[in-house]
Amino acid sequence: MPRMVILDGNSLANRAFYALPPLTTADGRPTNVLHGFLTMLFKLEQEQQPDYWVVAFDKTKATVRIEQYAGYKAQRKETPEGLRPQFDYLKEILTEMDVPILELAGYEADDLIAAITKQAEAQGMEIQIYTGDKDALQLISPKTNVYLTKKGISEVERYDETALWERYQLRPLQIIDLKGLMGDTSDNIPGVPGIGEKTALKLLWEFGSVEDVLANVEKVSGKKVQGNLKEYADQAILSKKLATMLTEVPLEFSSQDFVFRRAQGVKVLPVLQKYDLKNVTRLWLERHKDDDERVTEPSESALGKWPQRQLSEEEWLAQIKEWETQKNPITLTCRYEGTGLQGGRWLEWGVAVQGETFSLTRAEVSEKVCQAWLDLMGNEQVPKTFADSKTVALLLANDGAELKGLSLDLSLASYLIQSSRTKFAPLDLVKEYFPNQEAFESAADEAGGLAQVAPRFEEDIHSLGLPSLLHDLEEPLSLVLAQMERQGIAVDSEQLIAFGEGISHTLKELEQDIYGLAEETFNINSPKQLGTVLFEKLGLPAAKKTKTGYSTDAETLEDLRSVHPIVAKILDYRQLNKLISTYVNGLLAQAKEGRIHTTFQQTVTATGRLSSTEPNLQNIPIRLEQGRQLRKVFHPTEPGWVLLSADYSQIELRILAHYSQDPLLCESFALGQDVHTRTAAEVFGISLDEVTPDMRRSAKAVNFGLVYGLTEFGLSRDLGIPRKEAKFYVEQYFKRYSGVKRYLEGVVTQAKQDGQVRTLLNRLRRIPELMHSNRVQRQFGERIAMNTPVQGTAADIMKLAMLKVAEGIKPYKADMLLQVHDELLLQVAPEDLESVACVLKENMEKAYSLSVPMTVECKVGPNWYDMKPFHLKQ
DNA sequence: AGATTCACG
DNA sequence: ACGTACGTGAATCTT
Repeated sequence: MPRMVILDGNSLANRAFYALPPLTTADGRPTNVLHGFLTMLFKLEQEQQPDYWVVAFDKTKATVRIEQYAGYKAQRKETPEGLRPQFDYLKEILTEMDVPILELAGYEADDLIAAITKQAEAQGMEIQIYTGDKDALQLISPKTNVYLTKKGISEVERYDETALWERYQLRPLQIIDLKGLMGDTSDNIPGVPGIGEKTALKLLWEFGSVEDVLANVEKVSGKKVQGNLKEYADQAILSKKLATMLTEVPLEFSSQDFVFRRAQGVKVLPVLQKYDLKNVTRLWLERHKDDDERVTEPSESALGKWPQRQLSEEEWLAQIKEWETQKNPITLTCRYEGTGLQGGRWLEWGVAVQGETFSLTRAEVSEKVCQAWLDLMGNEQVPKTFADSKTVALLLANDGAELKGLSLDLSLASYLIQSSRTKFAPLDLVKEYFPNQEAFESAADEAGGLAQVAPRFEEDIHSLGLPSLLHDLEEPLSLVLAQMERQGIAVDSEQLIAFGEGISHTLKELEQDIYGLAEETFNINSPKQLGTVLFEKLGLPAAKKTKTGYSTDAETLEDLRSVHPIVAKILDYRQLNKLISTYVNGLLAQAKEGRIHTTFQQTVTATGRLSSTEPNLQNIPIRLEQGRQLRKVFHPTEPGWVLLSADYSQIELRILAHYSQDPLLCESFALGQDVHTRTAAEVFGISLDEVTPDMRRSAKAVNFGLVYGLTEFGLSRDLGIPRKEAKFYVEQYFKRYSGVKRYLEGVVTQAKQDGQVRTLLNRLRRIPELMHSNRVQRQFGERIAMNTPVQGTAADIMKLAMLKVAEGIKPYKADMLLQVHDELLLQVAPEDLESVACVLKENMEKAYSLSVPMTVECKVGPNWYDMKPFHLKQ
């Protein structure tokens, strides 16, 4: 007898979701259902060897049953946030595996299962139903068995007529009567109040069915039960109707639709890898190790290789002209020489256009072809796709050429889709959609590969609502960043050396003093040796510990200052040593021809901020005077020009005000008040002029902490006050600023539902930590959820401002040099200072309109240290 | 490669 | 009873 296996997709997915720990992919997409379901599926396939099989899913938009009883499922819980997306993933995988899926608008899996069962029985099949839902027991017949999941998901219990009788002493159809009487909270079937499973069973054993019970209601023992049965007779009948699985589904299926087919192993691997399903992949490979790859149908998920054409000198010129006229999108990769980008030189271009690829090698073509090529790169009308447009822009700039017509940057696209990604080389980008792809042999192949994934990236960008963020913000910004990097900032190496020599001198003295006080020489830079000296030899009280031993960080040492004179020396040593090694030596090593060119990373941070490397010019000392002096070595590159800086005042708190619409916070900014003083007044319940500097300091720390996801611990540590006091501040704050509290709670709730948060410009960050079983991890996720929209929106706004400023200063003698998160640094010719400062301030303040005003403060000076406030004339 | 420390917003 | 403020990069020591 042919055997058909029917799986209740919804029920099993639900069981898997609750039975398994919250597993996720590396980027945080939930996958526990996939593991559970597929493991069970493999086991079942092996043990039962079905001839036919199918997985049924709900398509619940408008259920037939809703018309019958308005309350039906009305109270059913929303699908949990971690489960919902997994249905789509699961269907995607099942489709790849050639496992038939059945769903029908307006019907639940239950009803489809009942209908298929009936038809399969008529065709003389043996039927096995796999589900976690006891409702299905009503379908049991001599030909049909039901397999109910026991704890977990891959363990099942088989029910045939005999087993059902042994368990409940009921016949299959009486399951409907059972539900009619006892109801089902999960399906919101009401049943009869006061009747649970035990009473219902007793009644059915005695009378047989709901109708029989009601007909003989006077004979029912128990006053209360009898009363309820009388009162809720209609409800009992209705409940029975609701519990009945519909077999009347307007769908004819041929058994051919459900034939068991064994998908070829390799075809399924990419999708399993896409969801990081390591165990499932292992199981799959085990089962399919004998598959013959040679007979595998050409897989949709393998990257095709586009043919490469070799062009002669004349053909190149003609081809480039053709591309200029046709304006078809072209995809490019670039091989280049040189470390980094300063002076880097392109060697070869891989080109993919319309299903063909080309390779243009500098050494093999004439100067004329090169020039034609550079013109093509500068042709705004020809749309171009790159893996990394900033690098390309810099390489072209080194040839005196410009990059125009940038239509898609795949690294930026990939970053916006998945900000946690770390690798953006062309091969990594291709592997995103074709995990099996091997290294490309040529630049041409590489371009061909990129051209084939480009549409996939665009689809994902589109479906996540990111096209504008990508095309209108990040992509144009990459070209602005390229200009800034290329421009560089001037540093006076001799001044830097002199600065270092002064410090070195003090450092040597400190070193000797420390050795003297310790009565031995040791490596002060080694936390391990330092810990031994301080806490063992000198017997100082050890407060904190790290994973590996004593903690010797500044915070710990600060508390020991008064205990031993060596401590202060060590703190000084550390500070100066940092200046020497990271800044003096670090910057000297990077200075070329009097300039430093940082690299702005646009695809690194989780929040959308930029970062700066080799060297990092976003963390040049400023807080302590000694370090701040270092800023004197940063000058304009042009003689006579000045540095002009502009920084956003309280941008993150303003964004918090905008998001939360808290009346007090909004008012504070609308009135142009000092926000920390106002906060202090609110928290301490006093007037603005009664606020002491210490109160303001506390309020400032609260405001600071808010943006990070305020904790009592963090605040108490920051202010050096007891937890209790910190708790008081937090409570008082949220009492007064209840809108902020409501907003922050709302963000976390929403984030838990979506598994992600977004900024004002729609930038997305997934937060897998929110679903961790570990409480500490989860709370971390909650703080990320509170911080990211604020920090990320600030980053969005600054990026927007940079685009406008870059455009606005074009008529003037001015260059943008650096961005330090909420500050821009420019160099300007003195005659254009007033105009440029105006452009700068205006564009930053009006970059994006919030419900509170944005203010920007400008400073000007001959170097990055001596910056004085600059006020516009009007 | 990972941990520690410290510079910035 | 836990173990915490958010986001980075560089230098250094240790394994």
